[in-house]
Amino acid sequence: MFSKACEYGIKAAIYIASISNEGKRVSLKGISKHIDSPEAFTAKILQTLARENIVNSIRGINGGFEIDKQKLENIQLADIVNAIDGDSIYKGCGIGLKECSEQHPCPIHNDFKVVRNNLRILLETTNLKSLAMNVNAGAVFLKI
Amino acid sequence: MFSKACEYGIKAAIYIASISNEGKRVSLKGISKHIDSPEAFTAKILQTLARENIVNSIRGINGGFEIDKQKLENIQLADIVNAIDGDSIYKGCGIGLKECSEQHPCPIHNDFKVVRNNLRILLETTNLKSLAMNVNAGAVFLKI
DNA sequence: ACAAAACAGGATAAATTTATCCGAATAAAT
DNA sequence: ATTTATTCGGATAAATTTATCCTGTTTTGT
Repeated sequence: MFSKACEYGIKAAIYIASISNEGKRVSLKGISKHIDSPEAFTAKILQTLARENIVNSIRGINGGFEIDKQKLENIQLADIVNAIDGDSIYKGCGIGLKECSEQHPCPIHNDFKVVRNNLRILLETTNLKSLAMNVNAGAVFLKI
Repeated sequence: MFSKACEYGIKAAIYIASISNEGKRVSLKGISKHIDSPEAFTAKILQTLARENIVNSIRGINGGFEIDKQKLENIQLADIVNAIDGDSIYKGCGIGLKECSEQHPCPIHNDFKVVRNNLRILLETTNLKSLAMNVNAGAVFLKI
């Protein structure tokens, strides 16, 4: 479904959001430990998210990553997926046709568009704040 | 979503089904030309599908691939996806947790399970016969 | 028998994704 | 100022996926 990079990216973003929600920030080391991901690889992904202005990165001692608290509600999962994997998962053809539309549908176009649309709506309407709050509440988990 | 191998596999199976539906069989060359896929790579995928008894492969002159006409209705997309990519796409956790359940949910578990289930149902209830018939009727397309 | 057409399968190569390493830049603490 | 903790980013390596090649085997037609 999502690439490994995207899975790490989603988990990292949610974790950063949950920490930012508490007014703190967290280092790369803290993130990769908490979400159980390879540190250097996670660093690359966070760089991407930073470049896309989804997370803020702060260098130096007591540095780390954080997300503006006011932005939390306005960052959707789709923003993260888009930054890392692009939008083909929830917009492209299920079997990889370049042109797949009502006028020129692939064999699974009609059934698949429903699934794709559910996924699109899920990604576009789920914001980091709600996810972070569930993590803060201990209702959901980021590893194992 | 699906691997390239799986996309080719689905397209190939549907095409073989559409030819089998007309009482004929088709060669690897014919398949890869028709679905626009690399020949040798497609051969590997068809070997997998043959090993899984989804398609029959016939060697020698006039050989090729075919699917028993009576089986067409009983082969679901899920069988093909399973043979090539496994079932993690429509059964696994969205962000790759090994344990993701009602008792130990990942942050997107609840929303995601709906999407995953839609996909599962789509794959498990769509059979090759109906797809092949749409191809035969010229209503849907396998390339471009 | 022989030639031709076709799949099987092992070896290999290319491309992409995943992962690691390291020196440089940055910023705070001492 | 110096040390320390931290991210940045380029280089490289490992693993996986995608793709190709080639030899062998099977089957049919002549």
